[in-house]
Amino acid sequence: MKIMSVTIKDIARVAGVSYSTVSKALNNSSLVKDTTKQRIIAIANKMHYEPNYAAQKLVSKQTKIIGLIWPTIDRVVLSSLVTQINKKINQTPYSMILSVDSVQASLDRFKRFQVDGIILFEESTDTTIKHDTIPLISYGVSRDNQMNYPIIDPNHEKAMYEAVKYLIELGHHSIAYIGDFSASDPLQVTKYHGYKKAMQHFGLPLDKNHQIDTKGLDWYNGYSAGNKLLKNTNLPTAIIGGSYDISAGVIRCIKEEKLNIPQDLSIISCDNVPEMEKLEVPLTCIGVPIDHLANEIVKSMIMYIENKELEPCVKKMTPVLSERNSCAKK
Amino acid sequence: MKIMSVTIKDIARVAGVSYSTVSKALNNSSLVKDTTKQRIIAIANKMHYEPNYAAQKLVSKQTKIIGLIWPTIDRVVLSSLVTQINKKINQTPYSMILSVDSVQASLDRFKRFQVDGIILFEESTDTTIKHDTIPLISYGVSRDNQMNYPIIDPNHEKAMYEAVKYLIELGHHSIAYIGDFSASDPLQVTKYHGYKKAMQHFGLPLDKNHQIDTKGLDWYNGYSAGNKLLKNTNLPTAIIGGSYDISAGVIRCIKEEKLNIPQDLSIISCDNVPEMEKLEVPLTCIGVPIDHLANEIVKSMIMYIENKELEPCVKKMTPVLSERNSCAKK
DNA sequence: TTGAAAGCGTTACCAG
DNA sequence: CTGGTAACGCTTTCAA
Repeated sequence: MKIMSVTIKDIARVAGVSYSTVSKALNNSSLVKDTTKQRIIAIANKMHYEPNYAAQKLVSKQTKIIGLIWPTIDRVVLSSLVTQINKKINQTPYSMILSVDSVQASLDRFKRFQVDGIILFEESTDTTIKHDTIPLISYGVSRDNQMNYPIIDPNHEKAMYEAVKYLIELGHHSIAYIGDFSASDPLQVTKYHGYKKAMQHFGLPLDKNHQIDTKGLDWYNGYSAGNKLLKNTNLPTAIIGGSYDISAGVIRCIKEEKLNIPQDLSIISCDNVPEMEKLEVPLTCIGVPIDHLANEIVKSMIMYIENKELEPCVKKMTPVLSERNSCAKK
Repeated sequence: MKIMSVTIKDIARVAGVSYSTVSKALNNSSLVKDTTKQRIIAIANKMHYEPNYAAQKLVSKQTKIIGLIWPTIDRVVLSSLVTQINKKINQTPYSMILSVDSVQASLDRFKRFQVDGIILFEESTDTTIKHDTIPLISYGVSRDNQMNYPIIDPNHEKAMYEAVKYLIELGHHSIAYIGDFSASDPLQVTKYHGYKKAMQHFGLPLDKNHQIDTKGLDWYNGYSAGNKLLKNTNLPTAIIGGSYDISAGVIRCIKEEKLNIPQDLSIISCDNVPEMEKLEVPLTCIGVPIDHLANEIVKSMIMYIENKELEPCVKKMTPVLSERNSCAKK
């Protein structure tokens, strides 16, 4: 029970022309007389012709599709970025598909599909990515060793520097960090690293009790870690939250301790997403705005695709501080 | 500067055989001597060969790819389902790609890719879907009018019935519902509808003050709505939470009111996801377990693809009650 | 057990 | 302007 669909040959037969003429007519080529063109198009419509994309792709080598590899969709933080990237891509002649598998499996699949370009959300540095042929750019942390594709880096180290600087300018000297220290996610590692580096840079002491490992990125992880921090006899005057969800949890436990934000305790969060505004306490945050990120990623991707000259480079983005009402002068 | 990828001809050249032999070897045909087969496969691996889907499709009419349409990835609840479905599909000869666009745009894209089948997460009933040729099944609510493809229905109405029944058996008579009433999402509407229907069925009064519209599906929506409910002079003895995040927010505000779960107030949540266990208070919940859902969806999809005989039907799934410690006898 | 060749539905080139 | 024909990368006969 195979249903054969209409091909250009069928149309050619009906129209009484060669199938190459049909092809040209359907592609609106100027090499076909206008009257025959119209006639052929009319016939094609009447026969409900639909081009076979497999065949088209086979010869034209272009799919106008960009593949995005997103190994763990559970990381909610990124879904907002994915949505933005998709929007941007749709403003171009390209469109996007997603693969939620392991990096290598996704890479293989996209290669078979012959997508025109690949965007990779890199969530671990363990695996060496062997990409050939297809233009690939990665969103993540630059690693200085073997780097054979361009990287868009949200520059969390710089963000942490700015956060610490901002708090110091407000008069804070005791600044805590609550975030995920787990070594597997390079983005999280960089935040923690950046915090410590900034503190040292400004000559502030690194108090072990003021560095809390959430061991996860969920709301509740932030909440628990916050409780641990507030048990200290010597409280910090400001807290840096490692991510949106973590900060949300921290807010909660601060309020439970009957402390006021920002009068008793200032808090600033990593990641610059609009949702920060809608939290229980609207949060000052530091990070590259999602749409800057999406813009840069899509722009680079398409440039890379269209003139394959883009050489492996690291584009470090510029974090922006979005002030709300969660930090006060000390 | 076009970089061609490896084809069977390249492999043939290296292996010193004809390319038709390579094709057979790679498809594990019995028409090739085992030793040459192994040799060819080894070479193919070394050369990082990946078959070209377009070419395969052109001749064999199959891509072994299933497309999943997921219009709004922000709905976190579903990401867990997507992950499960992906896992299941990977246990078959098929694999999965995702499109996060509007239904129609996604449909077009998948058609272009000639995927073998399409799974649709339907999040609104406004648009009429015109699908042709490609097998399509939908996850969502059955609508009785024009239905031209199979639907997997999580049966929230039944779930609500079971929830109410369960609470009544524990001795509750004053049961509140906190959920999203917004008419745009059919899944949410069904929950609310099912609650009301069940209450009436068991002859329980429907108190307007015990039906709170969260106007959203986020944690904070649940939190606010919970506060509104607890302002009542006449408190319910049990609450049904409309979704995972909503229930999480409700828990929070119950605790802030210094009420104990389940001694002072019982709570049960819609949606049966493993994460319920890890909440501040592990939650009893009612719903079709995620992996039942994933199993059914993938099974039906593949059956549909392989013998196109599956007629438009609605498969209503069976909700399961997962008991934890959030409901007590009254 | 292997190879040659036809064909899948297009596009693109070159003659006419 | 139009038609013929060679690709594209693969599977599948049919011969050898």
